[in-house]
Amino acid sequence: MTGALDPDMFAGCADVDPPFRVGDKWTAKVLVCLRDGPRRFSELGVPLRPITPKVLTGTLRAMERDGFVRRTDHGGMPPRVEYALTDLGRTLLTPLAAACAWSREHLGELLAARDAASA
Amino acid sequence: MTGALDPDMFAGCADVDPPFRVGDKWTAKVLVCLRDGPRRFSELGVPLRPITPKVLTGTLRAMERDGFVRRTDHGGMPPRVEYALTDLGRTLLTPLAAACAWSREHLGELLAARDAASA
DNA sequence: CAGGATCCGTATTGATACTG
DNA sequence: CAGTATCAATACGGATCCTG
Repeated sequence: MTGALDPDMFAGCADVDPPFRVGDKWTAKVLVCLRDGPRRFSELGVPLRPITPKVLTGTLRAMERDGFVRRTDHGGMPPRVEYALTDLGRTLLTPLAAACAWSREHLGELLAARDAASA
Repeated sequence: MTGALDPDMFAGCADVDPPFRVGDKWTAKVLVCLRDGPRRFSELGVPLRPITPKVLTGTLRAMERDGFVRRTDHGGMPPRVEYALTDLGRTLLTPLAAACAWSREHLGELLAARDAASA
């Protein structure tokens, strides 16, 4: 099972430019917020608070560029823009779930280790 | 299966301070390098090149603080220090493998999406 | 060998104010 | 509503030199 880990697996991956943004502060959270269907710009702002509009825009633009999200501008006034996961974006939910499972199982150990280290 | 994703799963997780360092530039790679057993400081420097000693030290210190790595100083001259994964660190290999699997399967799609976006 | 010290450039994130 | 513009703070990563 550790055999699934290729020592060279990062070779062509970590140095992609511009870099992946799944490890940044907000991308994974946006992914989760869009899991159950399209959301409007301001609908994303609520669960992601205190994110600022500028940062949310930047995050969504990067996700759009990478093909994780599709932006739909319905025009009109007031403006109405919806964001939805693409099929590719949806595939990211699987590794994300693995990370979340780890967190649920081991976060306490990590916190305990930190506590011991600070003593 | 998407039911495994809890909307609040990031609630107490992403705002831990100091932050998790698995998403930084080097931690995941160090994890892989230590997968097959203990390695010395300079042994890590080779596969991780062009990492600098300072950055490698910082990465290892953070991993040690979080309980992912155990540092063993064998003393003597010349110095000899070994780093090994702890049981907790080893558990991280599982979600990491999921991320690697995603990369192997979908990296091409991501690159294609970027290519289309830049056109 | 295994680092520590110092200096530095850049990317990321954020606060605030403003616009079509 | 859905952003953009501007400015500021900081954290991360890196280069270079030094030491027990």
